[in-house]
Amino acid sequence: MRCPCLPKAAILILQSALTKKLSAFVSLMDADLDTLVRFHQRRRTFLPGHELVHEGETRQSAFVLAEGWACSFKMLPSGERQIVDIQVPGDFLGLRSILFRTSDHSVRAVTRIEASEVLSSDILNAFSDAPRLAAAVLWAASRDEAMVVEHLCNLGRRSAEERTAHFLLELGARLKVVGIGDMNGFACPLTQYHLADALGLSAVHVNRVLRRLREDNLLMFRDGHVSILDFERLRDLAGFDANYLDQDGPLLR
Amino acid sequence: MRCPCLPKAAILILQSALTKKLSAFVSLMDADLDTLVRFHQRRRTFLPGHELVHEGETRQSAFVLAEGWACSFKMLPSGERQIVDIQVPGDFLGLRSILFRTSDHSVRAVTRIEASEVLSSDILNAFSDAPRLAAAVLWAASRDEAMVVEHLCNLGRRSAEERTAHFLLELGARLKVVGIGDMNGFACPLTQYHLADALGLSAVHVNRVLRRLREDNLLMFRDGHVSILDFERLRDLAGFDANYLDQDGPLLR
DNA sequence: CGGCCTCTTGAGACAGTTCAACCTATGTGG
DNA sequence: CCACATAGGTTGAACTGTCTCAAGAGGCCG
Repeated sequence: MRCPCLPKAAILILQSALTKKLSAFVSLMDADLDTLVRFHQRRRTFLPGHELVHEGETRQSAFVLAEGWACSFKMLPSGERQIVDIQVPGDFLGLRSILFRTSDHSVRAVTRIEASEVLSSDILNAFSDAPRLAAAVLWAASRDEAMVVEHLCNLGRRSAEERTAHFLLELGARLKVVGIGDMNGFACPLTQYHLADALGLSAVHVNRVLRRLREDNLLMFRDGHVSILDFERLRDLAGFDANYLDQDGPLLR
Repeated sequence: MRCPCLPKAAILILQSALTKKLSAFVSLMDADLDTLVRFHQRRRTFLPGHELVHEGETRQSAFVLAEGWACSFKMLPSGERQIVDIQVPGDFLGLRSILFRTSDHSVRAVTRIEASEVLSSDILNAFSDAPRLAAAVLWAASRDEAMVVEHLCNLGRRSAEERTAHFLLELGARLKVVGIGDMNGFACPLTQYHLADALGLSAVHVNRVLRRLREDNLLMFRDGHVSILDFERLRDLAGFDANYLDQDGPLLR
């Protein structure tokens, strides 16, 4: 794919989840790939539960998630938590908070994760140095927002079963783009409490919903693994239309 | 503020809602203001109910709303509607869909509106011609996303009354920035059906909730006007913290 | 005048919550 | 190696917030 004189680390980055994901939008050129390599300096490891971005604090960094899962959430005055989205490899963490004085949400590691810190200057420089990459980053941000919008529809207008099915189908589709999991399922480190906070349900009810989906031979959520047993029926139940993920082949060639 | 030899139309734009809103983030320079004037060419009028952006269609334009109210929404397979956000003067319409092949949502005029069509090239050129303005546009986009995230929390974790109160307080805060309405209330062309579709409730229940808020002397929603009767108690009830609107004075001077 | 849209209220149904108990696996300190 | 604690998951029973269906009232417009 590229000249073999590149350092090994750079070669790895060319296979990174972020590269895979952005390639679903633009065909990246050499200048873009060089900039991507720069994005992956400052690599860090965080333990499960570590909070990378804090709601209400200023000057937060953004990260690119390379390995592991994270979740972004808000705490309400009542002490309840609303998970806004789950992040998987290739996703940005805290991208929106770069332009804000104070971050409007928190991000926490679900598993042990590896993430590269991205400075706002990295992103801003990309606009002049690697405009195609910059467009791809804006596309990724738009896609994140489209997912939040879809989650909004989930909470506002779908029943508990539809929601749960929709959420897991979306997760499966996102993981496939970065080469994790397939049509039959994926490894999933989330607990039923995570699902509850993402879906606006109680953990008890999530448990019952998962049981029903299992008994109907639609889907199994068990032992850290999601098995899609009947994709078509599940898709119809959830009203899942992957269009909003906008990932069917590069737009800019 | 500026040289008096500018055409009258340009002067008007300097007082436009968009300018007011962006000024809450950056102090705009001459180059920025010139670009803003360019944003306001191609002005159009639309009647109530007109759909400016269509979900699932390609090559959609974006608009800047100058007068009147609009709403962005998604239709679900079941035929139900989820309103994602309400747009008031100064807001962008369909900004996110510029980078997408197909728009992931629709936008419809609530009242008769005036809006200026903005081409994606206008925005992209701004990155080189008026970088401060470009930053302000990105800030506005981030703020829109922060609002969607807050709506998500609303639907996921707040009761019907908290939601309704929160939604109307947010609307009031946004309108104040662009010089419409004040602490005591604002003119509001939304129907209870709009509220229902925005809040994920049935119209019948919205009606009951509004009645209770009125009986508790908290808020009146009546005859196209919202009156805030007791801001403090309302804010406490809703758990409303305007931080996510990030609008307390210019950041970049 | 009739038709439509918005708002209002009541009664009954149901989806999802809360509380409480119990189970299993995993980890920890004595 | 046992005693205990903790985290995640499972199930039942009672409760409640919100929905659905139904009916009617007022305003506006062709």
